Amino acid sequence: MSTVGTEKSVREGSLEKRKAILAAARDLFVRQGVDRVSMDAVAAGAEVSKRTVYDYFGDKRRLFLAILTDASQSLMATACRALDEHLPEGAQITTVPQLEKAFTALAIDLGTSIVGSADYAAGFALVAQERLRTPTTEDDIATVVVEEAFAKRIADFVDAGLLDTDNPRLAADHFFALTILLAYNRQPVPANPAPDKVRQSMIDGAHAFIRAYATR
Amino acid sequence: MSTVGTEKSVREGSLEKRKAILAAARDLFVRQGVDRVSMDAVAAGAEVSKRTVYDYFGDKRRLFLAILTDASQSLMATACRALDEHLPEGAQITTVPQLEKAFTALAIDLGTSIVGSADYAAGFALVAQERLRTPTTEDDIATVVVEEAFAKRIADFVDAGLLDTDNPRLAADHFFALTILLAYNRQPVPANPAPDKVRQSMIDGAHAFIRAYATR
DNA sequence: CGCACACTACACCGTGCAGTGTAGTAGCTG
DNA sequence: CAGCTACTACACTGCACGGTGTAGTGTGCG
Repeated sequence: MSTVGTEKSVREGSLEKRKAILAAARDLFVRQGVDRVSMDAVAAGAEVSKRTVYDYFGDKRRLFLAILTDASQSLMATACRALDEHLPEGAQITTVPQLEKAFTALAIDLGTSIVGSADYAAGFALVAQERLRTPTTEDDIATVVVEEAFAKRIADFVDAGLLDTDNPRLAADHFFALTILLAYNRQPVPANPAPDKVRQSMIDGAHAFIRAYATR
Repeated sequence: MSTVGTEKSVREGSLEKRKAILAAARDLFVRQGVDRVSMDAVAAGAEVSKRTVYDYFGDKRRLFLAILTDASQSLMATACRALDEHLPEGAQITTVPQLEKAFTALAIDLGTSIVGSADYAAGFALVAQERLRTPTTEDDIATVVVEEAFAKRIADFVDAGLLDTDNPRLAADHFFALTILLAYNRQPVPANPAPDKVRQSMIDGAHAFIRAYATR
């Protein structure tokens, strides 16, 4: 029912099931919290025997960590793609309105990715959940890399005379705060999407950012 | 050792213990997550017998809710006080620099309140934890009221020609996002305070807000 | 004194769950 | 066919924890 093989029938095992387990566990963990989800529930959700879950991941903790790195990578990929798509290296952007347009598009892209896919929200929510609990907090999601890259672009626009700041990293933080962070804070659960509201949040946030940081 | 009676010895019971239990439970819940804290641990933390905890609150869930409303009220009070202190009704504020100064002071006040007291962070963290799990989500912290009040002040400044927006509520959201939300997101656990960093975050956030929303 | 009250210490129950061990099955390969 | 791999179904252990019941202790009060 679930495992519609993209490959015909060669090897629907292993990777396929691994993915299913990760997805099921991620959804359950995000929705109910790690502690309240039993491994039986995970197994049931993935339509897999509990024993298989343990054979694959060995441990609830390790399953959780696998989800975390999975979500982290997925998030990174999405964010980097969006960055390259909307703010490519070869900058044809020469005016502030063009810049606002690009930033808005970027924000909307990221925002809808959050709402649409559970991966990002999962990363956020799970890290938030676990950041409190695990003393070993170097499993943190690598938002930093993306933010650094984004800060780099901002620095470029500063050099180009479109933006005005002596602290691009801070500007990047403010952009994320005004868009994704705010939207996420308004609606952490990716259940009721309300994509229009998210979209509007992104437009507003990008606009505020431009007003704050554009040269005048 | 702990119960140093502010009143000499009249009645150190009841309310005193209730407070102790709430405080201990709040700290533990925030730091480790509700599910991972046993009622025995709460009792031990409050230096009280487990039975007393149950006699007072009846239930883990109800104890949790008590903490939530407690933190919510405390937060509300703090925020309203800060609002009235830094942006009083009788507005002697007539220039944008004055406004920035007031907003910065407000942000710093709120920010340090977050870091200093566990109540606010508790509210944030616990709501975040539970928002995912409980389907009955009307135990939400009443940030709304504060934000409405703040939006009202912003609207006044718009009328006074100092700020420029047709959506004060959104502006209020952006202010919170740039200051508290960002700071909180950078450091959710109120363990390592780093008050200087928080202070700087607040200054930067308020500055960005003014740049975005001040008339020009 | 006895009574009530607030509280503690402690034993106790039931349950849910992480994690394991094992027997059995289906499919592939030689 | 045997043998291997991947997996399932299921039974089972041990433990932690929520919640309760109770006997005992100290304190104030009539």
